[in-house]
Amino acid sequence: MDYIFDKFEDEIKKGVRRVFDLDIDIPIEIPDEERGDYAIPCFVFSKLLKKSPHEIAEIITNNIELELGSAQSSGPYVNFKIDDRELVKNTIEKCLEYEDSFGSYPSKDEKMILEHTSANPNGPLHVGRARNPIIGDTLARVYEKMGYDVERQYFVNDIGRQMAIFAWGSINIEERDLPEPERNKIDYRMVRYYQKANSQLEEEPKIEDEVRDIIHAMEKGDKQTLNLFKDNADKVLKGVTDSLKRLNITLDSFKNESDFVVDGSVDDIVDQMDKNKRCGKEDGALFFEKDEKRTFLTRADGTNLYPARDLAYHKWKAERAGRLLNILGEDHKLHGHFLKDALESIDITPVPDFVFYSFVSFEGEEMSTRKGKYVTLDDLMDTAHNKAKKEILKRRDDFSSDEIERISEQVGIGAIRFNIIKIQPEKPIDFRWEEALNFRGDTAPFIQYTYARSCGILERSDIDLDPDQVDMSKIDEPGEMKLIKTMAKFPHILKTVRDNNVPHRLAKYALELASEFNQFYRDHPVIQSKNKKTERLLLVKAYSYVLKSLLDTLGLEAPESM
RNA sequence: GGGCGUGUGGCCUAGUCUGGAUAUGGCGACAGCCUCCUAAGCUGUAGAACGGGGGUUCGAAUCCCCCUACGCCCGCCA
Repeated sequence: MDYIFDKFEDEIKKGVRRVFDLDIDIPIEIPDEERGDYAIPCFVFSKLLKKSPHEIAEIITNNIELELGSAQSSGPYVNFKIDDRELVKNTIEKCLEYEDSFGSYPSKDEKMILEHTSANPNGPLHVGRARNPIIGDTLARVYEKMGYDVERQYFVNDIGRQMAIFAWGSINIEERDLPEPERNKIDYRMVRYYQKANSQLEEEPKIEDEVRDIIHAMEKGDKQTLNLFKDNADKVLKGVTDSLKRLNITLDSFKNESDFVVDGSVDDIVDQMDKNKRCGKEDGALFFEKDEKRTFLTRADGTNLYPARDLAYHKWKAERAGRLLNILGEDHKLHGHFLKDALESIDITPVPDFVFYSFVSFEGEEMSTRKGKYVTLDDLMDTAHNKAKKEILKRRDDFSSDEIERISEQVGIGAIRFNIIKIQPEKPIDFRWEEALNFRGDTAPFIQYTYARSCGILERSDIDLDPDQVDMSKIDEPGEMKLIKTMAKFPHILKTVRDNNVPHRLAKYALELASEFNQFYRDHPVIQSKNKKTERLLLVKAYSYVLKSLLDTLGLEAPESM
């Protein structure tokens, strides 16, 4: 709690409560910047105290005791302004203390399992599916900054009908009967079996019987069948994780759905649910009921269904972490609610929180692995890389070819991550190439470019900065103060993102932070400054720490030149 | 039919949970800024009363009701 805005907000709330000796939530908001840093509208006090909002604003202004700033009434509002000197001092100090982990909070010593991606492992990731890992990974980084011990986990749906069709294909189809893979990558080679199996299934319905035999064998726990499923899943997953790694996303662990069948924990949870008063049976099939909505856990023949297996998985997770978060497509909303209700009904805590996101369409149509209609993540990454390279070559001729490749990758990949994360999850995205590859305006390259600019200044400076020798009281111009203030807001933004699971807010803030620097850059010479060179250099150094920390949190690389 | 979500300038988008002081930013358009730390930048102009209607309130993009368009869901699939 030692970031300046944390302290100031706390001081204002306590101060107002003390003025009126009230124990209520103080409404505090962030006004337009000319008015101040915080504002309290006094309308709510009006009824309680039987005074006009104007009067109350006056009383607060005249009686509140503040160390970090000042109060000024403005009609029915009290506006609070943080003290410039405190702001500069604290912010610069914190930047130098935390460096590029500015914004971090101390470890909470709490374990969290964040489940993301968990896509059926039957083919390469396409752009639609990529929204999940990008949201998941960004939130994982935010929670880590906030002090959680985060485990990023992929729940591998390695059993079920789709995987059975996949298995049938890998048994019955010869490689020589398949088209060339679109890429020499294992997930692309494997998806051909899945796609061909699906199209053969449509033409020859009798294959259905063979698929059913495979499903039965799987459900009976047949080792050989399960191993085949798992083997197919593992191969595809190898390709998928390679793609994700390129997006700067790594998973910490994988948990196979089949494990819960094999080790008997699904049976255990079914037994437990059987005794639950919210559960009932229909023709021998067990169901959970809430609000007249039934979710079946087993079939009439006693074999278990996905909800039961997911329940076993969540019980397993709950035993291992104090906080759970799942990133799921909006089609899983109902299932998410079922999970929560069912877990609560048997007193399993913690129950997971969810982020549901809308689908990404491609030119207005849904992407489908089965039908082969999609833009793969790999294709998008390659195209982004090439586009970035073209942009670099347009303006720089002093980079080595290695540097060009490295920066093209950093910029291209960043553009993809950012363009997806900047949109509120519940909003649908219609994927368009020009938009995905746009490098100007509200984009990652804009933010990265800003970082490179700040690095450029630091690199050119010839003096050794000794913070103790720098007179920070010289940092006082509006453009300088605005920059500092925006920097100081970062910890607050992280809190908001964590409290509401709204990763797009982080992206919006990043744009603001970058834009602020570019304005500063235009108006305030640093190296050529006559009397403020060291002070501004220190400011730029502090700034670059904040931006670096923010880029890290967004999973974006921070090129020092581009 | 029911449930959930979304609808903000030509296009994309923030703000909606916790109602407040002139509705955020970008793309595109138009007009400007590189003898000066990277113009992937910056400045300015035009452009929206926030899907429609009603209500609550001193005050509504934000809360409530109705309607409408679109998406998702409503399997002994996963």
